[in-house]
Amino acid sequence: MIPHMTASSPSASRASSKRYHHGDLGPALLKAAEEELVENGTESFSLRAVAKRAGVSHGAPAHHFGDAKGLLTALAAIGYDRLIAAQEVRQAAAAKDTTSQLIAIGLGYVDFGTANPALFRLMFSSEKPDRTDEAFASSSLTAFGKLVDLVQAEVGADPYADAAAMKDVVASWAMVHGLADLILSGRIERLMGLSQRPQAEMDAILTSILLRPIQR
Amino acid sequence: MIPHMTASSPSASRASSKRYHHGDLGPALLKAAEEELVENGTESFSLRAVAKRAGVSHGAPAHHFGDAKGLLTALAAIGYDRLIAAQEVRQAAAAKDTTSQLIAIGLGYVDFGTANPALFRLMFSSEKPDRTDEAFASSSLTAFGKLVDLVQAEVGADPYADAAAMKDVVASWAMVHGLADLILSGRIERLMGLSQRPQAEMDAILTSILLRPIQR
DNA sequence: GGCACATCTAGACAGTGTCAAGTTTAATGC
DNA sequence: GCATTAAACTTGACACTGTCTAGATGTGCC
Repeated sequence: MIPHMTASSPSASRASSKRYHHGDLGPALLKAAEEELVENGTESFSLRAVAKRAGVSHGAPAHHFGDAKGLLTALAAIGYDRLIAAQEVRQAAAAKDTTSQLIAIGLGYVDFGTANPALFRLMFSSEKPDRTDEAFASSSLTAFGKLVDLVQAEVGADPYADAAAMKDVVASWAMVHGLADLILSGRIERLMGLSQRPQAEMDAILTSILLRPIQR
Repeated sequence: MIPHMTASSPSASRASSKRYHHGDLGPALLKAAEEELVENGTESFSLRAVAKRAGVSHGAPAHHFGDAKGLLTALAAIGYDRLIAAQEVRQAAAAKDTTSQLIAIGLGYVDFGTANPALFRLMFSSEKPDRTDEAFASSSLTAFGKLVDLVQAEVGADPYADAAAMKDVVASWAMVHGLADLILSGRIERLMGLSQRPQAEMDAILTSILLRPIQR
């Protein structure tokens, strides 16, 4: 036992002080990368700026993520986890019937997009993340699986076996994705002024739109 | 009259030979830029590579488009014109009733996206084009106007005056945009195998999906 | 306590966009 | 027809980028 060491684990000691070994650089780089993404957007993203923000040399990130693609892939995977979390918040607050749950994951999808536009762009409109990466593929499949399962429950057929059910999946996915994309790019704001409406009213509008792909 | 000059206008003479003055550099740069975009994607786009492809020095583009943003803005504006043209092809081939025409511009939207994925990404998922540019704004508004007009004819109310009609516009737009985005990013291919189906069957599937936002 | 290894720094390299200054050609005025 | 002005294009420089290499530094294991 080392007397003067109290509660911190040895590997995560003093992440903020200026030591040669950062101690927790991986997560720190991810945090810095997201901040850079939020401030400068996906397109003028700079790996060196991320390193500078984290207080390390420009070569440091390579040791944890290989290259810029690796870092952005890891960040995109985190984005999917955050998307799923946003959907689960909505699901918990919604009624338990299938339709309400289906709408809930749609509202969660939009919530995530508007709260994390830079991450949304990175995940869905960028070719930088490596889609064959294990963590990325796993998290994105989990998110997609939620949609498939709920559509299956809603229409009573397995989308992978029933073409009509798969069409329902695609229609639902396209609608929520298109809606989120148009909203967070600001193209709907001037048409409907969503941002100045109370949350409940906005939810009602989005709900009525999200219902359309699955109405018969 | 100059004897040895035949049919070519003085300003567009010999665009392909190696003269100091290219003669038609603006359009040539746009063509080269699109080729680069198709081959390398929006993200690793290089202005110097475009100049090299067009056979001019790296500083030449600045004289015609100011900076990289200017060139990509002009290219995106051309993209909108091409989108409108694709929609008009579908409209001409479709029945003249409002619903058929509405579906036609949706199919044209998807046609354009799958035929020009790089341009689609540039126009809708990039922050590089300057959306306040006159040509860009004009062409994009024309495209949007087609949708608004057809929805107005379909539901019998002016979307700018009737909130329900505007919701129909947004729903239709989100659906077609999301559908095109998912298709051209390859995320629907493994679910439905659209590419191996005959055109008519694919059109039927897309039509049934595009109908949903406006069905009552 | 010494040794292997992971972590991080620092310099170099080719490539990028943009700016300023110079060169070549076309257009204009007389 | 000729000089002058304007436009088109080249060239070199600058700060910046991502990645590679070699070297420095600290950590943990035996």
